[in-house]
Amino acid sequence: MEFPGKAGGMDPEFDIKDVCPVIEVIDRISGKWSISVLVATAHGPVRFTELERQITGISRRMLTLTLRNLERDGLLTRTVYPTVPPRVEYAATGMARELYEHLAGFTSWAARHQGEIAAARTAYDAGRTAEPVPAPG
Amino acid sequence: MEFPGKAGGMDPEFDIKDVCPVIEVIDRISGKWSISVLVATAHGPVRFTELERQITGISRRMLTLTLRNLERDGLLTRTVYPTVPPRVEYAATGMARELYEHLAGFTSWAARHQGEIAAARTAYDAGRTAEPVPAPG
DNA sequence: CAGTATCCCTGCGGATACTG
DNA sequence: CAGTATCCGCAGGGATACTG
Repeated sequence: MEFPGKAGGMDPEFDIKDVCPVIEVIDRISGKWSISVLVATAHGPVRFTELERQITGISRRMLTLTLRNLERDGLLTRTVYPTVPPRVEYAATGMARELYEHLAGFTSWAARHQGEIAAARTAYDAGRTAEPVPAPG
Repeated sequence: MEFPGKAGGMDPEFDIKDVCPVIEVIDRISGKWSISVLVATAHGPVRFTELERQITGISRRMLTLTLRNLERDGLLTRTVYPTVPPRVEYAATGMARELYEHLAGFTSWAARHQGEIAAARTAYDAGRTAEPVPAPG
């Protein structure tokens, strides 16, 4: 997604560059389908068509692109069996499964706060439409 | 980013919906500037212009949009002091700081594996350009 | 100071026909 | 089966002039 390289450093209390690696990670999983593919391959080798079926709504093109990107980053292995018809299997690497574990932390965060977030949204949206007219007369 | 709603469920060993909340989280921080803003506001109230200076490269428009989105999700509070000239301060909520903590896990992951990732990329890219000609003569 | 409004442009992602 | 090639639409994001 091409994030900013740095962001000033006038506050000695924290260095934004400490957080920069996160951006790299987000970059890697920010694609619309990356997480789904990561999840689908985390439990063992999966074939292309199986992924296509399992990940509802993904197009052939995007599946390929997502697969290639993850492979390039070393998160996926691609194994070709030179049979006919061809057989290709994708599997998450150890690194990817580690990443996958970290996702659990976010899942719990989301679960804990989803009500709060929904409420915040409702409140925000309500404020946006109602405030313009505080005193009609 | 509008992610897919679900993705099949033929494998009883895992349910992809367990991971769906992650997508919600990613959605919230997947913007190009969200993380930078989150980081910049995590340590206390910050003013608009200060953010603009601190986050190198961000445009006025994107800063505003990012701020509004985070505020809408309840991750940021916006406090207006009706002085002249106006003074507005943004601060991360508890929920946001919790999220911020989780980022640390990813940071360590990225730090541990950045060499491995770089190597994987180099290898992948090298393979892409060299393979077409395995035996010149 | 703290935004909003406007214009433009790039690249992600969707659909699908074609191929080794 | 497992892709690649091609075309296209749209939303995210950049730049900047204007305003309460």
